[in-house]
Amino acid sequence: MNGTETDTAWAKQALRDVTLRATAARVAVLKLLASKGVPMSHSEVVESLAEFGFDQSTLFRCLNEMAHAGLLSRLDLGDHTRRFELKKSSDEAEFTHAHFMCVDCGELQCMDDYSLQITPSRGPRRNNLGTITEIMIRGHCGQCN
Amino acid sequence: MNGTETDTAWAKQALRDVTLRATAARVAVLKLLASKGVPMSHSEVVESLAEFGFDQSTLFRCLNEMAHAGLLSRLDLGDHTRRFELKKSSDEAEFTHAHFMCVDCGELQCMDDYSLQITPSRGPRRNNLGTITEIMIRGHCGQCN
DNA sequence: ATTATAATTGCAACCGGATTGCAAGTAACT
DNA sequence: AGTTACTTGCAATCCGGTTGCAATTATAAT
Repeated sequence: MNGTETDTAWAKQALRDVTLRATAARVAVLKLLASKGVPMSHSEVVESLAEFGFDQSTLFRCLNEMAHAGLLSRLDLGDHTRRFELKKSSDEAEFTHAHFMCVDCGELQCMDDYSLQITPSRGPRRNNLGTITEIMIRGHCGQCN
Repeated sequence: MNGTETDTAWAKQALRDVTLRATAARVAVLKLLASKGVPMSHSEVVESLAEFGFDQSTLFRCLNEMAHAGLLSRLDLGDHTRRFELKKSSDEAEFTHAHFMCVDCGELQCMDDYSLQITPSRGPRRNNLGTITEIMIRGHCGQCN
């Protein structure tokens, strides 16, 4: 939140903590995602970091590597575009919060401030649900009616 | 379920009911989706109807037109592939049931037998949620652990 | 500080799903 | 049967995602 210096140091350390080399591209991605609160798509990241001239494939690989390493989470929100967000260091849990996307305007919203309950109702349960990694809710947002 | 004749007649009528011309491609798509119970992707439809030689763009447009006309529903289940399923004439409701997709094996499951509750928790609510059209839950299914 | 080495990058190309312009073909009304 | 607006087929394009490979570079060892 303060100087770029500190942010950079933090990013480098975060990378080394998961045995990834602290390269310029990865540091930049990490700082970018840390500064924005919202999940970003590959192309949004490419555009946001255009000034540095990283290749799109580099950023693509960075995003996936960092997600695989547990630094980011990969979201498939149902609009055919994968998004990445900084994973809160606190939780190792698979699932944190649901996301809401407006099918009209495309606006994306983290539903931190809602709680979800999933309960089996009557009838024979078919398959065990296993572990949940992501909950995606789509609909028309308040603005779009 | 019985003769092709009857199915064809039904399909043609269903199309005319929503003021779409009853063309060979549309009839074939409608009969296909009616025969299968599962949502199908564009490419699956193309492949299933390969014997008739419809162009992929034709089928693409048919699917979207029929979805737009209310005959089919379009699903974005988070695997970057749009699927279409015959809409049950009964429900006009926006949202019916959630879907669960295993991120490992890709298996798709309709969660008819679960109930969901979404409740705002503490803190200032940001945007109004509006109406929900689709709830998608992803994770590891029982089999895949 | 220099070197060795394995990880990473940039480039260029490719893939599949989605989408479109346009000329030729056809369903449906008269 | 004739007219006309709607559909189709074709070819091309767009975009997100993905890869092989040679050049580059972060890190560990010297």
